[in-house]
Amino acid sequence: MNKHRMHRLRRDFYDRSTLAVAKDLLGCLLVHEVAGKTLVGRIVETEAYDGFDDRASHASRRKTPRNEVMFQEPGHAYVYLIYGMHHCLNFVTREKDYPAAVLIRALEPVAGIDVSTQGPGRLTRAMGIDRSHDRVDITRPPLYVAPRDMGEPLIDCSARIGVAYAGEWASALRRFFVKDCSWVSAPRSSRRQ
DNA sequence: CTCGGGATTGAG
DNA sequence: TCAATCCCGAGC
Repeated sequence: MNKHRMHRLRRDFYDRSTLAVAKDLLGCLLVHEVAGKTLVGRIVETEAYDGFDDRASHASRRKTPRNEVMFQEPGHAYVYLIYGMHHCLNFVTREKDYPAAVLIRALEPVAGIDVSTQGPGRLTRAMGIDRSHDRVDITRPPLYVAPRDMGEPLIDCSARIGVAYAGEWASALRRFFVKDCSWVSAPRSSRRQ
């Protein structure tokens, strides 16, 4: 796993429909080379945040210092601190000046991981990701995504988690996850919508 | 400058 | 069911 540098997704993968990227990331491997180790987790749950209108998106208002990278070129990380204690990892999608990103919500541990990777806050802790990774290029080491090493998984979808404030956007089916996968996060087990 | 709140989590 | 915890961003 560490001997050969893994093949990795290129920028054009992220320069597409945010929903397509969110689905196509499922099954891919998130890789972080840090402190002489290679941490690897399979992406099993994502959420799409796309455009100016989506009230659940940080970019729905306008460009601000925090969300500015969402308006940048695809293939970069958007990492922010939530609730004063947890980091959330997103991948920027779509062309420059169009705000969009995919939130990574859960991983299946593959290598070098010894704590839970279920949930956006837990997976950043497990992968050693924090605000120092905000804006980094995710098409090359130390942080990148390797393509699926398996067939296309069966994909299920639901409303996004924790965005009840977003009005009609709260119920949009923009959360994607591997069907029947036990590594998918289950906050408050299927909360009502 | 002040202040309300959050793309969450773990404890009680 | 709720507190932790702090940065962000809206409004004055």
